[in-house]
Amino acid sequence: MSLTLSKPNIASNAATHAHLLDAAGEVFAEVGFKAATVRQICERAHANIAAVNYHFGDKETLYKAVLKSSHRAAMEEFPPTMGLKAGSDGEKRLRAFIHSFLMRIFSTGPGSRYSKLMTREMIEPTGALESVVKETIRPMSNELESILRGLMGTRTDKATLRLFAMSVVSQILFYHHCRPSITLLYPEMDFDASSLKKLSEHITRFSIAAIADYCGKK
Amino acid sequence: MSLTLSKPNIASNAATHAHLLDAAGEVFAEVGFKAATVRQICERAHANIAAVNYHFGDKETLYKAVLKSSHRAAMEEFPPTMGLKAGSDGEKRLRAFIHSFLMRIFSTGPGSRYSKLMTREMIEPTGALESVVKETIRPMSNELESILRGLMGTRTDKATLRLFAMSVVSQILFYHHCRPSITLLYPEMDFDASSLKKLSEHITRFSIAAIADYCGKK
DNA sequence: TGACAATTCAAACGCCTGTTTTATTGTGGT
DNA sequence: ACCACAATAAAACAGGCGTTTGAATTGTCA
Repeated sequence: MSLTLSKPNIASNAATHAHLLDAAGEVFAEVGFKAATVRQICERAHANIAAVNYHFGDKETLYKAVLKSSHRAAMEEFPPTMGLKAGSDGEKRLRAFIHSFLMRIFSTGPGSRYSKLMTREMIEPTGALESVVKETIRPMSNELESILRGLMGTRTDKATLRLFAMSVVSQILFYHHCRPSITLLYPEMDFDASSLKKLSEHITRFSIAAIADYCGKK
Repeated sequence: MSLTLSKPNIASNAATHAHLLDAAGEVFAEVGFKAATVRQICERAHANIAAVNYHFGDKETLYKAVLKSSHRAAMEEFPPTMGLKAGSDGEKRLRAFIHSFLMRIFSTGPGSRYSKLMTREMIEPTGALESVVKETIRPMSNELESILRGLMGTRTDKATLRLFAMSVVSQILFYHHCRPSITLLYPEMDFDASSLKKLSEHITRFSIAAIADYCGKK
C-alpha cells in the first residue's frame, strides 16, 4: 500500500532527509513536540509537507530520529565525561559538571539541541522519556553521584546521595526551565558566557558548602 | 450582536458558572492551558459545550477567571505570610517557607490548584505570567529575600541575595517540575506528607549550610 | 535515449479544536 | 395567562492539525 515500505530513508541520498532532521531539531527544541507543526518544520527545511511522511513515516518517528541524531551530535561536541577525569580533585569535577551542563543548555550551537530536548522531555514526557533516562539522565546521574561520593565519603547512604544530587541538578535546571519568569522578575539577568561562569561558580560554592557541612556533622 | 454583551456572568445565579470554574481549575492544573479542551471541561462540569462561551466569553477568559478564583482560594487556605512572622527565628522562617511551599504544590486539595497553575505558568507562559509574577511570585520572592537577609545580614548585596533565593526556590520547584523523570529514575521515591517533611528538612539544611558558609567567608 | 524507480509537489482527507448559531427550555413579573 | 428574558441544548462553523493521495518531476542506469 504505502510507498514508504521500501525504506527510502536508508538508501536515500537526498539532502532533504538531513534538512528535515535539522529543521525539526530546531523547532522541537524551541516549542516542544506537541506545539511543533510539521508544516512549520517543512517550511524551515524548504521541503514539501509530505516530505516528513515520505522520509520518516510520521511526526513521532521524526522526533525520535531527531532525539537520536542530536544525542550523537551532543556526545561528539561535549565529551561524555563532561569535563575532568575521575581521578582529579572532587570540587573541580563538580564545578566542571555544573559549568558544562549550564553551557550545554544555554549554548546556541547544535550541541545544545539535545540538552534542550532532554530538559523539555523531563517536564513534559512524550513517551521517549524512558529511553532518554536510560541513555542520558541515568549516566549523568551516576556520574554526579560518583562526584558527590568522592566529596562526601564512600560510606554515604544512597538516599542522602540522591538528595544532594537533586539539590545540585535542580539549581542548574532551574535557570533553563524558569527562564521566562526569571527574565520577568529580574530583567537585568542575562545568560552570556561570563554570566554562566558566575552562575556555575555560585552553584558550586553553594553546594560545596552544604556538602562540607554534612561531612562535618556526620 | 453577541448575547454575551449583557454580562450574564455577573448577574448569573446558576450553579453552572461555579461548576465550570471548578472543573476548569482541575483540568488546567492537570494538563495546562493549551492541552486542556473546553469539551473536556464542560463534560466534567456536566455542562453544554456552549456554556464556556455563554458564561465566560472564551477559553482564555475562563482561564484567567480560574487563576483569579484559585488565587483567592489559596490565599484563604494558606496564609500569605506562609508560616511564621517576620520577627521569629530566621532558620524557622526559612524552614516554614520551604515546607509550606512544597505542601502547597503536592497537596491534592483545591488550595494546591493555584500553585500548580503558577508553576505551570512559570515554565510555559500563556500571557497571564505577567500578572502572576506581579501578584504572587514577586511577593513570594520578596518574602524569601527578606528571610535570607535576616540570615545573611542586611548588608548583603542584591545580586547575591537573588542567587541564594533562586538556589532555594529551584530545589523546591524541581520536585514538581521534574516529577515524571524523578519517578522513572528513583521509583522508590514518593511524595506523601512525611516524605515532604524530610524533603523540606534536607533543602533547609542544605541551604542553611551554604548561607552559613557565605557569612563565614564574608 | 528510454524505462523505471526515487523523489517532490499540490491538493485533499478525516479529525479535533474553539467558537457561534439557532432553537428550546425554564422562570419570574404584570 | 402571557410575555420577556436568562439559561441550556444540539448542531454546525471555520480553521488548524497530521496524514494520505495520485500525479508530476527528477534522477539513474542499461
